[in-house]
Amino acid sequence: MATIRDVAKRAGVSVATVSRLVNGTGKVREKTAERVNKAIQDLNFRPNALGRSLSTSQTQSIGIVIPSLSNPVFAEAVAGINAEARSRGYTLMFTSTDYDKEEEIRAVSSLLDYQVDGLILTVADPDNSPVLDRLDKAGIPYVLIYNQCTAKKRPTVTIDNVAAGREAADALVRLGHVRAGMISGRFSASDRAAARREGFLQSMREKGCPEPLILEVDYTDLNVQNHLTNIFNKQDEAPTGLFCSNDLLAISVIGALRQLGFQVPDDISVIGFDGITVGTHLHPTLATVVQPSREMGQAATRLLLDRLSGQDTPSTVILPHKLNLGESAGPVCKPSPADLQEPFQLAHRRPAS
Amino acid sequence: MATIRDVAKRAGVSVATVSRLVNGTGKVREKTAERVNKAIQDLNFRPNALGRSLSTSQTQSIGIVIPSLSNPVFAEAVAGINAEARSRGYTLMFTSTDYDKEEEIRAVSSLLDYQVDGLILTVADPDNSPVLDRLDKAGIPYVLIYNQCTAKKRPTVTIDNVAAGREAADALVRLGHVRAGMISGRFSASDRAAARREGFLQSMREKGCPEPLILEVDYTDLNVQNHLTNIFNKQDEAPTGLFCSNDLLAISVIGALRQLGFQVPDDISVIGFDGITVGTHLHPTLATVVQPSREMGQAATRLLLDRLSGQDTPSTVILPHKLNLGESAGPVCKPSPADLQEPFQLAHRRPAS
DNA sequence: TTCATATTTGTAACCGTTTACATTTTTTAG
DNA sequence: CTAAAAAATGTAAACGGTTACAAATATGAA
Repeated sequence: MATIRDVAKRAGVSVATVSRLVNGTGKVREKTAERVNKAIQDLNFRPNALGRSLSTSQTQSIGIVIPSLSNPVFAEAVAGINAEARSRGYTLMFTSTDYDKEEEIRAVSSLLDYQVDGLILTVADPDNSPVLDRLDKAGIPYVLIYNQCTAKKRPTVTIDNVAAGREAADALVRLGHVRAGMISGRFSASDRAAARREGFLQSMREKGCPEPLILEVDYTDLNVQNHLTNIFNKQDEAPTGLFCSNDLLAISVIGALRQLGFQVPDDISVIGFDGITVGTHLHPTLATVVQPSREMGQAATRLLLDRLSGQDTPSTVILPHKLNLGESAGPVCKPSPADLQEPFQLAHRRPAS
Repeated sequence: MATIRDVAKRAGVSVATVSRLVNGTGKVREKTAERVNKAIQDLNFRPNALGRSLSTSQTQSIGIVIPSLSNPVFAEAVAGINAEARSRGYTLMFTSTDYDKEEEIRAVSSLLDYQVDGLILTVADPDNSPVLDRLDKAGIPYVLIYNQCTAKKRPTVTIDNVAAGREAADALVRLGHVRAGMISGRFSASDRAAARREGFLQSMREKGCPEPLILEVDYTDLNVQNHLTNIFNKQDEAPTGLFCSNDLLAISVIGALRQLGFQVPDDISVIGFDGITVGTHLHPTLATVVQPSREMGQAATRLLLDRLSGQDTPSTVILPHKLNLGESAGPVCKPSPADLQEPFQLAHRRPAS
């Protein structure tokens, strides 16, 4: 690879001149510019970003830390980040943590070693995060995405998860599901899930509904089925509507319910969260709270890059969400008198397949 | 941020000693090591990767160039790359190109500016790619993923797309769909789709089936519907089975068919390609050719990193695929005599909803 | 103790840029 | 044509590491 010195030598000028020409900083005479440009062409010179960064202490790169790419929500956000960053001349360093807190630390450390100019991240617990504390202390600009801080004030792009949780509850109740439940991944690994629960519970309680059952499942174990079996054993307390903390989970739950012989939405309604694209292709289509993931990625990038360029920016951006009442949520089905006679027996139902 | 010189000064040693200790190259006396380690702790020193890379001309980073993260296939592959790279101490620089050839060039150039040690990419046309030619000429190690070169020999991790295309055909014919068609994104933007068509056509012809209809749609326009309308207008030549070049497309097609009043698989069978997770959650579940995307990402990374560490590695890795006969493909439904009387009229059918 | 040898440490150049400042060249005015 | 001002270019020191080689120190044997 040709270096700036090679170019300088070939053009018969100093490296300073080449640098000035390449970066458009300082003027160089038409005549010289031609010679230098020729040399650049001939040698196929492209400035080494490492050298440049070392000198300017700017890398024009940003680090991304998210839990997983297997969840389309995050993939879509990264797509948005990529689009925006690219259009502004920034490059992306990427890591996913698999929802592992230790890995969060390692990831950020590594990205900092590479001197990224800033970070966009989704962490497990933003209110209590050594990683973020460290970034604050070191003065490294960052923007959270999806996260929702309550205690500390941290730059974030998100939606109003509490309000969204309320709306999910409202929707269920409006359809007659006063007896509703929520199924979620570990709240300790997802502040946003916790916020959604918060809103969900608030609204259910305000409406005087029976205390909703809350089920926390490990994100890795996909056998939601056992849990569901337990829930639907106590038949008169069993919920008729379920709010799931994310779409992937909702899809699993619907599958599990089907296995257990329940029809969605005829027997049980399910509302998810995220608005991943496939939801609209499912059958029944997935009722869900839609987050504008791609836009969130873009907004976070804009926020970060604006901040990097010295502008002072809003610390928090709340983007609008939207309840999308797909077919997986329907009106509660009044049990016929006959059904009431003979109490529901799970064991008698044949699994769908 | 503390530099190695700060540490050296504080520990009363030279930078060389610190460097040797940090990297475990060369020995340093127990006594000194303690002092230096103390200084490192006190100053919270972490070596600046830029300086190191500039000096060693190794960045311990690899560049990724893929068409899009919105397609779970690629997202999953990147997840695999991330896992493997992380475990080997490499960092990822990421770009997606939105299926744009110009963008491919820009992306690779940018990554090379950052001196990535190697690249993993999926390009539009690997047999005829200026980008890859350039990498070859410059001697930059890279591994293709998903791509399938026919003309040139290039390091690749993929599946046998031709064989897979054949199997799709075989499966359709076995179900009685002698009249079958293939729907694909632009072949010019997807060598792998072309390979799948190749196999598909081969097998159909060998079996003496009527020449399958091949439909190429723009990836961006999602109104597959118009195209399908046209196809199913000529009713006696209309296919009873459709092979789609990828799952996302298959899902669109199924949706469009439903809009047009067709039942899948009762009226028409659909087979996709990729094996994205959601396919198994659809209803009917998606028949598809499953690629081990995550493993492909891992394998590509292993290949690349092994090559970087000087081992000589196989140039091409073909991973096993698997035909997953989901519910969207079923036996062909013989038209009843009554149906034959009255020719099929698209206009008379009511859209499902 | 002394010298040869082995071990540990230090010095300084280098990786590829940028940039303050010095120097040279060109332009302009008188 | 000359001097001053303006414009263009060059020199050299950073940036933060690594590493060949030189120098110093420790070790061991005689």
